[in-house]
Amino acid sequence: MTRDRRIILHVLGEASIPLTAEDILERVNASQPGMALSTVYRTLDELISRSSVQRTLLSNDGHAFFELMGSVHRHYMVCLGCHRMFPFSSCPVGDFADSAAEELNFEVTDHSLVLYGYCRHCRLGRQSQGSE
Amino acid sequence: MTRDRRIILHVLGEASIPLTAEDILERVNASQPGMALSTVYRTLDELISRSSVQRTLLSNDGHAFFELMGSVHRHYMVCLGCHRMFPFSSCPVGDFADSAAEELNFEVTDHSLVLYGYCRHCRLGRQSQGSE
DNA sequence: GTAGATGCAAAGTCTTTGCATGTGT
DNA sequence: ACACATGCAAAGACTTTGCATCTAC
Repeated sequence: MTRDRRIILHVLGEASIPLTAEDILERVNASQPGMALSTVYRTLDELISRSSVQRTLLSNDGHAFFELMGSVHRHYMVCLGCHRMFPFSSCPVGDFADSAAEELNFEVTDHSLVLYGYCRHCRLGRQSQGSE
Repeated sequence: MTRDRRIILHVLGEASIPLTAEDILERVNASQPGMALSTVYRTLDELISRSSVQRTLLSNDGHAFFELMGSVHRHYMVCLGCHRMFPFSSCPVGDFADSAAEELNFEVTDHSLVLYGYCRHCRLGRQSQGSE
């Protein structure tokens, strides 16, 4: 409905990986300077409540990440060197979750899976230098 | 080495699930009143750097959870109703991670898996009341 | 006596909220 | 005009840091 909501959805649509609120603000301001960070958060809340956007759980470092509510089920590998995120769509959790949950009489509605490690580029750096 | 470090390790050892810093302080003060929250955080940092303790990634609600560095590989189901955590030790990620990572030339060193849903008790509440 | 540990309070970071101003119908 | 959206600044929640005191060797 509103202009800002449209802009933020567009930014999230362009991104292939989850963004932080600051990331979003930065990209919005690149084309439409002037938006406040609080507007980003408020709009994200709105979009989350409409199930257009979801927060994703990617690190414990205090940042929240946001992405369009997935048409496709995806997970990410997060590089501990450069902190880039690499999406992948295969997922071993589905059936497993159901059977693991059954033992506890638990009803699983969702899950989060993140692989941590080093991307191709950062592996090279680590091999040749021994440290970052 | 220090008394507080020993106490905190003991508290974490008694707990079967990850605790927040506040949880830890509460339990410490039950037997040894007077510890400050900053001491809990400082001691946890110390223990983490020694790989005795790890932060675990369980929710995006601002709290960090801490647990003893696992001798056993474990994951958790987190109840969205009562927020209790239920550990389970089976894991479908190991081999999967390696093959998924290979495509991207990524080196996986760790992973996080959390199942969200409703525990046995909260399922009953939801069925009979329609809401919590 | 020196190095490290601790309590308290202040500072930091990310996020949320209050309030007055703006915008669109 | 009225409802809703927005910028700015202040408030909040969790965590970290500074500093003076205290402990232990």
